[in-house]
Amino acid sequence: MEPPKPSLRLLRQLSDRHVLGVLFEEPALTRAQIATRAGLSKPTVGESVRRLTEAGVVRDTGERTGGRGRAGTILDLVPDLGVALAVSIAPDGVRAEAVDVHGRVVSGATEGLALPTTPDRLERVLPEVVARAAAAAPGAVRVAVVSAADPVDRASGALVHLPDAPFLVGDLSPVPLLAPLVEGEVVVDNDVNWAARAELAAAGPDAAGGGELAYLYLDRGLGCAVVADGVVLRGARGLAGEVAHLVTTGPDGRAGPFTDVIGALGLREGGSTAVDIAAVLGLLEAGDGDAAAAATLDALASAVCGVLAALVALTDPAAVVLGGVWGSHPAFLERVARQVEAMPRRVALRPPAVREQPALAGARQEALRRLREHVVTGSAAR
Amino acid sequence: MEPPKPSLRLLRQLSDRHVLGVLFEEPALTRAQIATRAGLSKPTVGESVRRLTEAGVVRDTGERTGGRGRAGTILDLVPDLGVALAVSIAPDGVRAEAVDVHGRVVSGATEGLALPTTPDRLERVLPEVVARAAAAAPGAVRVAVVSAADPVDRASGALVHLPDAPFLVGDLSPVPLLAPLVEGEVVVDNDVNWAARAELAAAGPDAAGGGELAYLYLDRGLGCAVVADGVVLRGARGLAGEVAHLVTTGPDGRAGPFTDVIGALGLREGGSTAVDIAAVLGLLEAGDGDAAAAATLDALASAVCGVLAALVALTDPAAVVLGGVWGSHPAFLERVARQVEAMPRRVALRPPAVREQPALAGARQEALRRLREHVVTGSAAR
DNA sequence: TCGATCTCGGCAAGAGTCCTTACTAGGATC
DNA sequence: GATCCTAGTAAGGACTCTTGCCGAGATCGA
Repeated sequence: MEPPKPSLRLLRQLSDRHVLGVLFEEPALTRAQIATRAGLSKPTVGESVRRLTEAGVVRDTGERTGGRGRAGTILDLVPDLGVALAVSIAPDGVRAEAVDVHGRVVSGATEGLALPTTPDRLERVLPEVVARAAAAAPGAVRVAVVSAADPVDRASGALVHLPDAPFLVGDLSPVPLLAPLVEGEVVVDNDVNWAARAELAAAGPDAAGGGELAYLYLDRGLGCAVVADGVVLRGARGLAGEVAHLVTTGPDGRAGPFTDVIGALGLREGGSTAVDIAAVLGLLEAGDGDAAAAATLDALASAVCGVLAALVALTDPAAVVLGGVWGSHPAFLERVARQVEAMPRRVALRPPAVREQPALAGARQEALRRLREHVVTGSAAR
Repeated sequence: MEPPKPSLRLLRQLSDRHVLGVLFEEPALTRAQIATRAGLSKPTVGESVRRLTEAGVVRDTGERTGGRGRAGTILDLVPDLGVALAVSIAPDGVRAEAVDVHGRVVSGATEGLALPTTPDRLERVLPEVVARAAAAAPGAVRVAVVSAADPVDRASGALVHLPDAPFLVGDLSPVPLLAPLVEGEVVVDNDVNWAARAELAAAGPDAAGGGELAYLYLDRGLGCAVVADGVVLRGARGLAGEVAHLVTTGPDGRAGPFTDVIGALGLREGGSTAVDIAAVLGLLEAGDGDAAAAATLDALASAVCGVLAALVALTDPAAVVLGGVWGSHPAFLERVARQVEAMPRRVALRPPAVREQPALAGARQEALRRLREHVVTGSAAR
């Protein structure tokens, strides 16, 4: 919050920052093009380019512009500025991707996992997959951004097991496992939080409702992300959005924790606390033709409505995105929407806009942002 | 989010900002003292002071320092930089205070209101009280920060009536009423949100748990504020924290909206949706000696626990502050704390640190912040 | 074919800012 | 009255941004 001290170094850094920012967006430009795009004068850009070239960040491609007028020298960023890794850890598999400063995915590696996953198997697979993606990428790995399908401790990045909640990925601490493979920081967050960030970016920077969004993820696990002013709420320990124990409406109108209600409806995987997706999808297939199925679905929907009531009451989102296999199922979404109509405070529901690996997409964004930040601070250091 | 363009004006502004910042904190200093406190060189401060004196913001007091060595000329801010108003609108009365750039309360005005308050009476009283405080203050009113004991629409600043919730202050739109009396902006927010900001400031900038806090206000009205990363959640419409319809545990373990549960316990003011404070306090007086009272209190506490469960699940605060007449009552707090022990996810509870007009205190802080920002941007404009 | 035009990159000048160093002025202390 | 100490200012150096100008090279049009 402290304003920076006035100094000439500050101006220099700002110039370099602008020039790099333009080159991130468009990989090959002349000095004059950079000047107009950045809104700076030509000499300023020329000086900045000289500094950045000396620092080994920018180079002369050797190419020249055609067209009228004097040929411009085309500049670009040196190709070995490094990459950032986006890693997704889900119970069914691990995927790692490397992005370069322009946001291009330059390598990737995947490894499927047989269910149930054991922690020690993951501890072997995770570094192996990440190492594969890193090896295939051109340049050093500056940062890694990890998405995990379990609650994440904000301070340590370790996965946390909450009582009565399924521990899908299991006892794992990605930070120490990946730190040897990464030059800089290893950032870990929950998959739903990443998905919400991807959703937010997909909505555009100035979408209606601003940055006020909630993302309720209903799959084998239950999760939720709250976006306020464009930022995902993390909470003191990083456990914001872990809705398993939220008190909601159960069968027969009795109050109980969300996870217990799902258990009481007989929708848990045998003996575990995970949601039995197959059972829920089965009910949705049966639909209104089967009275018992419809009743169970209504009970499930009203439990979800209790969660929505809490979301609306506490965070007042412009819209709630219903994600996850059964959460985003049209028949279920419609069922919930009907019940929302009867709630004293309604809220808009919609399915997710990002459907392909939303958590990985969110992690990729953040990886890119951090990689660029790394390059900027690294080259504008002194 | 865009970084500012590098320019010499930027440096100038930064210098002036630092100098003013120091003078806000300590009202009378010499150039040399400013230089050491701001971390700038003496000539830089000298130049900045020259500019600011020319702009009519800083002046030579005429006083000189004693002690050894050359006498220093003591500078201060000119006294007519204006004031900011902090206004509190509660059902029992309106209070307005003016603060100057140093954070001193320089004038105030109060007007009690007989219950029940009628909107048209408030529409007369509010501008009158504000005008009185403004008249008694030295200098023009730059901004006004208003606290209202009802939900506030984020876009318009108007008070909003939610179904089944008491409308304590009533249909009122402070912005158009006060705009004629104020040069700049009129900012309105809910009283609980202001109280939470005051609480946050009282905890110190780097308190344990960072800026993760929740403030549950239990009084005639029910309110809640969620602080994430030091910022109060407002929500899309500004209705974040309006917990009346949050689904919680009711009598006999049935699920229902918080406000309905209180109604079912017979704790509403006759015919209205407001909480009957006297009744609740009566129960708390009776205490454990009276079995029926104890049972009702336990039911009330478990309803509050449902709200806490939602708070913890969705926002994961480091601690929850229980405020309001009955919320902060030690006997009630202890009762809730006992039940929290049995919850799957516990949370620390504590009474508010700011007890004297917390909402007004929060509004005062913000009024000061905005006044200073106004002075800084105004004088460093060109 | 040849000149006009256009564009890019670089240079020079001018203005402005910060910092360091050094100096002056004025009072208190001895 | 000499000495010391401190505040404020002046001078010089180092830099940066901006404006304006010029030359180089290529295209376009007559």
